[in-house]
Amino acid sequence: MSKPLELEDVTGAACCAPLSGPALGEAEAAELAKVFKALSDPVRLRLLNMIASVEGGEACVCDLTGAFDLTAPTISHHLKVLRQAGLIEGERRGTWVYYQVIPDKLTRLSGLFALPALTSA
Amino acid sequence: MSKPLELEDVTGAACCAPLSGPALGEAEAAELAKVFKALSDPVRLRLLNMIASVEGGEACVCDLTGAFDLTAPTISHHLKVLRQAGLIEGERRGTWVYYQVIPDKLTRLSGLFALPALTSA
DNA sequence: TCCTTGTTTAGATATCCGTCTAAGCAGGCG
DNA sequence: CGCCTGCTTAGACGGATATCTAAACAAGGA
Repeated sequence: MSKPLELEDVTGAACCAPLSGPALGEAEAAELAKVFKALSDPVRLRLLNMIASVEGGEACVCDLTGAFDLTAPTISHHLKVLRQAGLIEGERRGTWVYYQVIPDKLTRLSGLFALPALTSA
Repeated sequence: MSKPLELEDVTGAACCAPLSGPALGEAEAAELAKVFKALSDPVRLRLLNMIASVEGGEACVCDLTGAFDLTAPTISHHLKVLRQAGLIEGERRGTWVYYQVIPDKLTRLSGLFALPALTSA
């Protein structure tokens, strides 16, 4: 079957309540930690940036690979990590594979760091 | 006055432009990666959550320590990592040490994940 | 069928990280 | 003045995990 690049998203319910909100359970904290671990690498950060900023919302792996002094398998590995974190999604179209960010995920992460309006000093 | 817990903030200019914005340089990516590395541990995530959600904006280390099955030095270590990432700030007041988040930092992280109005058409 | 592109697996190496114990420093109190 | 508590620092150990190279596999197109 030509199912592209499916991969279990290790990121479940985490990343919804803001950090300044209710207490984070151990499980949720562990989930979130995985996402941040995926982001804790310069190459992956740049890959995500490239994918997110590409016009049309899609980036071809062939372009991404050229931007680094790394072998294709290594880039592929990093993309896989980002995929497992639920940050990006890949799709094969013909010969090439295209990646795009998962906006919902980014938006939720954004909300995670949101602070409530300062109630007092 | 009181000499709190100064520590070089390894986090410079990074974390301002959204991921979907202009290309991330290697240096910036490395900086950002450090911040996310600090966040890639469940204990630290929970510590940050506790500090951020405490009423009054300040959390006493003595309270934080009790919430985990870890020794005081270990907690202190994690707090140091968060401090180095520029996420929190500590201050000694009398016998105890109090920590608080650095709102500006969180806000910038929030902006990092912000997406522009969907440009794809 | 063969070639190109990209992913996956395997494995070896290296590195990093979290945790602990022990010791040091700061401040308050009897 | 000396002790006692609270937090941090220093150092080390064990374990886990990431990284790369190399080779095989999968999917399409000519």
